[in-house]
Amino acid sequence: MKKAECNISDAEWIVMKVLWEETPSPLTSAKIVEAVSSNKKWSPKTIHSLISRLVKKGAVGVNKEMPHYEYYPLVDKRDCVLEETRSFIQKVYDGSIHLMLANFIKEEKISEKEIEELERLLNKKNNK
Amino acid sequence: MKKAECNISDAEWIVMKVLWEETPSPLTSAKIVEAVSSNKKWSPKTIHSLISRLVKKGAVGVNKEMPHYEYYPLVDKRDCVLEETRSFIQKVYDGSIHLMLANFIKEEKISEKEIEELERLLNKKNNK
DNA sequence: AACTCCATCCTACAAGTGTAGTCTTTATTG
DNA sequence: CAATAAAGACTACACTTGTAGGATGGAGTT
Repeated sequence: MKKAECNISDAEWIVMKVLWEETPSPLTSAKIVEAVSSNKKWSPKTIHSLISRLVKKGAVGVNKEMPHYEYYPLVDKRDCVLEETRSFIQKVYDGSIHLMLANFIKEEKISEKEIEELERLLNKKNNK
Repeated sequence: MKKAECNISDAEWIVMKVLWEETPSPLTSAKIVEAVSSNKKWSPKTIHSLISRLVKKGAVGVNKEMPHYEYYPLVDKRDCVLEETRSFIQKVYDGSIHLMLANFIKEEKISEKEIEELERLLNKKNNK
């Protein structure tokens, strides 16, 4: 998986998520269309366009050995999530995670229960 | 402040933040250019363009009574932050705040200390 | 083999964005 | 007041994005 910047648009993310999560990994476009269609009612043409763009961008690779091409992610999901997160926090919260969390609490986006659960997560991690 | 959707691009956000945060409120374009320039080395022309677009979009209002127009926000920062946040979480975390926070912890974006501080914030809120 | 369907490749096209430049008018300064 | 600078209105222009459509050729079905 490349480390490269993943400039993935909103619509493209939906396709990438299929590639990242669906198994088995190399997927034919038919499979991708099928998976995407359960969330989005796009024309298959549209989905094909998105796949092509992702290939051109270098975010998706193609195995052309098969009668029907097989596609697989070339960029790491984790990297893309981090990048997306960083740019969101930068844009809205001037880069401060802290500000964001504080705002979440103020907006009651995070309940006390949620915080407790997060602590459990934290502890599980620390004690592992 | 209107409730309307704020379709504000990345570059436009920088201008909006100035309008939301700078005092006194109605600002001349010169003031906006000055404030923005401390963060971004854009041509003043570029900043003027952004202001105009924001006005056209209805996100910024203009007082034309003055020799030099004065600009002020028409959309509420809170609304825009919420909208931006919602769309980010939707795109990356399938709409799950929980997933996002869990991921933050996994990525060590949130330390235990941070969680404790969040709890303090929470308590302060609950006991107020 | 003939036909039909879908995959690939290419093309389309309007809206939104980043990033200014031109032209006209108005304000400021020597 | 004349000149210079800056403000506002309009224009520019390439790139990205959402959302497909057309042409071509192989794959599977009768």
